[in-house]
Amino acid sequence: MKPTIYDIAKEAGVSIATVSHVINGKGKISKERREEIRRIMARMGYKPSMIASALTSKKTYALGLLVPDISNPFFAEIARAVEDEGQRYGYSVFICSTDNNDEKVERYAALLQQKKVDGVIIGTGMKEPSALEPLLRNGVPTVFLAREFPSVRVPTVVVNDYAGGAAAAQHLIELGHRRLGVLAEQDSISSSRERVRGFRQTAEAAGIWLDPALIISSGIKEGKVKALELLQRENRPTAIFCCNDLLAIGALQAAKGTGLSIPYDCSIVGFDDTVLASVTDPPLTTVAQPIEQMGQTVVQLLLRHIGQPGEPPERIVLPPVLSIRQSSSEPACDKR
Amino acid sequence: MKPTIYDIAKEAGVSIATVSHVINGKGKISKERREEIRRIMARMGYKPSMIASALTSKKTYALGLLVPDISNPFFAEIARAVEDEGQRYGYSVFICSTDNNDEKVERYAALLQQKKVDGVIIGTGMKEPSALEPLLRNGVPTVFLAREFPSVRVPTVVVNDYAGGAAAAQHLIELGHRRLGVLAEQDSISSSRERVRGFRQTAEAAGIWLDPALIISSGIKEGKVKALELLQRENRPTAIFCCNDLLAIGALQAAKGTGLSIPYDCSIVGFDDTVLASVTDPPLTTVAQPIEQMGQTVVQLLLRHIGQPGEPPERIVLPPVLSIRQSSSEPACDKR
DNA sequence: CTGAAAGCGCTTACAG
DNA sequence: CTGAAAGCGCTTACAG
Repeated sequence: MKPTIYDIAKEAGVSIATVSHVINGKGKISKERREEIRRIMARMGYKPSMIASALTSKKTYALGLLVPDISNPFFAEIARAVEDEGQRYGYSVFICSTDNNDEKVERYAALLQQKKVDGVIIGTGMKEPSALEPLLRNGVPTVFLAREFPSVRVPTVVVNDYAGGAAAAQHLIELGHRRLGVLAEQDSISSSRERVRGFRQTAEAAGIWLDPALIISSGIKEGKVKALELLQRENRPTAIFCCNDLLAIGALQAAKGTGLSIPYDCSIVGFDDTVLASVTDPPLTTVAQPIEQMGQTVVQLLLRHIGQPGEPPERIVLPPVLSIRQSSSEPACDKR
Repeated sequence: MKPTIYDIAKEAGVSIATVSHVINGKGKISKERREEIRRIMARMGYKPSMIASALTSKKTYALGLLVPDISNPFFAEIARAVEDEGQRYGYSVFICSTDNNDEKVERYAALLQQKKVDGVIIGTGMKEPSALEPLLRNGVPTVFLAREFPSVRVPTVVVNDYAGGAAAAQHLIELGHRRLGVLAEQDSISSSRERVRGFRQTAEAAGIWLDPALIISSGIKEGKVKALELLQRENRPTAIFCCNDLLAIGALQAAKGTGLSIPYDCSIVGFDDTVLASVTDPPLTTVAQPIEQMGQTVVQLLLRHIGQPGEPPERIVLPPVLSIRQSSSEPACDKR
């Protein structure tokens, strides 16, 4: 059978406390004993059970990561960054795809609490933050990533979505666009609301009124259909700002489907700058989120929060950067 | 403090054994007692600690998923399927990105063993399967997904990579191509070897000799550079078969970079059919893997294996399907 | 520098 | 139908 700490202790002729001490580098053990015990552990292929140690020490070295969908490239890239940064500090991560569905959020929240994870990163939207109750009630250290619920006071890492939306508007306005459409995410998603707000205010500051009929919310699946609606308006927009790259791709496809040429007939700007943005036709102008930095920062923030739960929650804002490719140009230009 | 099973037992005036029984639906408990206890658990917000139960029952309800990179869309989609299917049976999944690096594989293998996961899915390549020793030596139920190591006898789910490579060759030959190039993955990846083998044998059966100079291995990062090498050969291929979509995209970009037009000047066929394939310019002809089915099947296989460890290892082969889009056409045709 | 002992929060024979 | 008790494999004061 697999050896336990008892087997090692017996083999070494010491108590399990001593073995535990050398495992954890605690207490004072004479150098010889320590190395002797190390050798025995290696020889017997002994690795301490993290389940047993978790039961006493209250540390599982596991984190939960809630995202809408791990197969969405943006969140897959976030997950990789979180995994790597967690790994640096000895933490593993459970993936939890919620589809932005409150029930799934709540189920995962309860599950992670039962699994006694050391902390949870919430990168998913939801209608009611009460879905997080199982976590918050039980004092599981929790941080938000790229999402905010002002009613919940937890540490947060966001990108400046407002500034991102503003940058998109600025770019389009400078190109000469005046009739602007928006393809937003569901209204329950705070980051999307902020992006639209930044876009709108910047447009209005430039004297451009956003026609409410040209602002449409859409789930990722219906992006193409919703974009089609926009493009078939009698007075269709000359540019569309999409709140994520997947929606922008839907718009790209809808445009091609109706025989429009991008950016000639309509400029399209996305958000996120996932791997997708560089492979589309044409490559997508998009507001880049600093994905790797977000993942690293949120893990560090969470670990700090685990270490000192009392502190007032930090809020870290990361800047987005407009990445200009070929899906945007002057309206009805002929630069093809 | 958070209630434990003792608090519930005390409140209900029963023993902890009885509470445990109602939690697990075991033993015979009178209906009234059971419901009384249920009510108390709900009222006190009690959820059993899975750490404590794991220590006795030996079931953690956690699985490990080793992939090269969770941010690679193919594996992200696999992960989602695995997560969902695991969830159906009460399992959570740890993500483990290995970069196909033996050291990382071994580190994760040891870690997952220490975390006492109930099973592990290996969807990553590696040079030496001995990197899996920490798992195999300790009898952690393990299955392979889309990878094979004949020397290791574990249950496996693969797609018929040979047939996939063959289908790609067939398609290109039927279009009239005679000078074929291949962009393969590292040689340590069995699935890639099989794809190339199927491609080559089908070509040879049609009397077409593959020039070894036109078969290049490439990591994902260098795909573009390696594709460029192919395209700059004096006698460049009229078609390139790429062993995954990411490589195909590299080839697409390399071709565009050198002023070639796809598929006019060169046809490109990928493998995987991730979300990427439908957004490229032109959309990618690619060999589709049944990703969702792969994820579901491998989880079921693993759970069966956990249930009856003694059985001889099953090997399940899923069929790929060629998905024809616009990156392939007759050589030097002018269908644009 | 080292060990005896209690305890983490459960499950599981076993006895009644 | 229900409970007393042992045990899972560790960590952690505490004593010496």
